[in-house]
Amino acid sequence: MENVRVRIGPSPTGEPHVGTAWITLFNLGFARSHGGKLVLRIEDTDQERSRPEWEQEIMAGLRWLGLSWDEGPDVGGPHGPYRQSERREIHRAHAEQLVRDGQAYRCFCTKERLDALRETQRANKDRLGYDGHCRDLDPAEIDARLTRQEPFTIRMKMPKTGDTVIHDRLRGDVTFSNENVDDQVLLKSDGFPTYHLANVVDDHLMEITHVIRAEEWISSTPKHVILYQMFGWTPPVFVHLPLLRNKDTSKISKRKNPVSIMDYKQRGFLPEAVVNFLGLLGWSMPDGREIFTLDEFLAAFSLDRVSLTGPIFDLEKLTWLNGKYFRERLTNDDVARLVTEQVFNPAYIKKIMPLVRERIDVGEQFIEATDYFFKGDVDLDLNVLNLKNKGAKDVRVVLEAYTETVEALVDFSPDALETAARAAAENHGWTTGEFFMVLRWATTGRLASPPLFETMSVLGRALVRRRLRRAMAAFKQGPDSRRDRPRAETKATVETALKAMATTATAGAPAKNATTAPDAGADADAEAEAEAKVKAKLAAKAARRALVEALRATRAIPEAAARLEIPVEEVEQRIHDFRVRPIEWQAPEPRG
RNA sequence: GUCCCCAUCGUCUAGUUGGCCCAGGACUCCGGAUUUUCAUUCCGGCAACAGGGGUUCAAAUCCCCUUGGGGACGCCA
Repeated sequence: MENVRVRIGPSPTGEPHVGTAWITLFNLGFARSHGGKLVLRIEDTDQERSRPEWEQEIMAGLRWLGLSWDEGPDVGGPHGPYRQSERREIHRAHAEQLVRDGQAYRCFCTKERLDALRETQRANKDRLGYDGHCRDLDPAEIDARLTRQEPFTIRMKMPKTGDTVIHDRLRGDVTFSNENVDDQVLLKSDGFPTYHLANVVDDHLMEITHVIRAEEWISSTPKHVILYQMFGWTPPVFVHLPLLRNKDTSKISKRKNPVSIMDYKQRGFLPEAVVNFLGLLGWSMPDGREIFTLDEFLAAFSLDRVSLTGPIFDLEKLTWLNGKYFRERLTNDDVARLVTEQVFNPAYIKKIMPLVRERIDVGEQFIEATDYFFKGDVDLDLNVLNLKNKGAKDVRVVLEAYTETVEALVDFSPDALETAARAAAENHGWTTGEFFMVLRWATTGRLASPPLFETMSVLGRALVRRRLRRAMAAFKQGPDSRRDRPRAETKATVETALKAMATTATAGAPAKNATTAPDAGADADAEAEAEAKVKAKLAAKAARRALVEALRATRAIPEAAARLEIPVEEVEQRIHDFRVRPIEWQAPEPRG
């Protein structure tokens, strides 16, 4: 293969994402192994959400990992500009050209009409998609509406019959019936192109030979192929990699995983270890080696060794790998440097200092006062939160609402955080004092901290989000859905239960005091003790019920029955009789 | 709902032209050894070809169906 050119197109709408890094790594691997070039193209066609700061962050994140590109907005190159917002005229001209050629048309449908259309289609269980309302408008009407300056989009005119076949380097030919593909918007009413137009036009102009991207794009590839045909261009080779997954196997998301590269940096991961780990997802060395450098990866890379199953992004192995590097590849000085630069980062400490200076008397107290600034998770003790008249669900609902807002916050400033918090409290019937305490507890693990919103602002988006999500989980009463119950966790629960059952069986009778009675305190009066006992009993009961439910959902009960050579009913009975610890997702209802 | 993709231990994977695979490695977990403790390291163990049909002398590997998981269906990318 000659003159291989591949590209990555991150969208500057958020923190640098591990998925972006992963795709970049594979693109770079392909480019290097063919003596080709990697282009970095910023896909900032979403005016609402794109921010120049994110563009910088993304490039910084990729560079931190040691990933580099041959052409891009920062390094230049012969096919610029490399920022799609600066290529708007090119995209617009191409869209207009398709309109002139009768391959695309102006669509005056409003957002409201499209929403209503979708709703109806959903209600009638019809195929979703644009109905072609403006596809054959009378030219005179179009002119009239244009002179009236009605906003419009440009849509491509998909063929209504026939098939479109896409050739995927990894999956072979994939055939789509054109009737299932609707008329995609190419140019938005703000004059910016959509991904589909920009990506096809730019890939062609930048002479991209291979489009290596994630699986989520497969279903829009026929649109891209048709666009290439409309322009009379040769499409590139398509390579659809699998999608990285959360533990519950859904597409990886910031809601369920720490996905920000910078988060790993701040937590003291080694870029080499992170890259090594990414190279282990969906790919393997021909000789089975699991520890390798970026250069070794790039030299050995081949698409033929890509696995098509969506790998779960699991931190355990990454952590082990990082430790391996600490122990075997780094010197004391290396690790010392890493810790001082990434964990005790001077700039970060400088931001923390004004928050704690007046609260400490001696330098060493800094450690005690600020530990939560330096770890991923904090200890969340439900018992210290004294919530009056608020149940677990109330907490979850308000935290969920607040987290949604905060995640979308452009400006992660104390003021913005506070405004959002006041709004959330008011909307959900909380006093600010009560809600702010929950936030403080969730983000710092403490009931006392420096000014809350300044603290959160310094902690940063990734850490705050992570902790808010975790706090919500702590208030979860039993598995709400299968998605909320990771498989590994289920398996662990099952094993614990089986072991416990074995113990119970040998001991003859169920253990009597294995409950998790909250420590009532040695000198508590009888009434409080009785109350605590009842509460513990209820908690344990709920835990057992949930456990049986969890076990039923798996094949564990029949398996256990077979193994212990007893009837299924007996297994269930034994589980029922056994006093288990309330497990993680059944934190007892907070008091009140 | 429609279309598409995927399917080996809990997780990452080897297995790429069917036989050397009653399936190998790594993480996790459990045992043991070394270590004043802990961690490390070493040794051992648990654990998978989703199910059902075919094709074949022979299938984890090829085909079909079922099931399961995922994605797309946005004036987001």
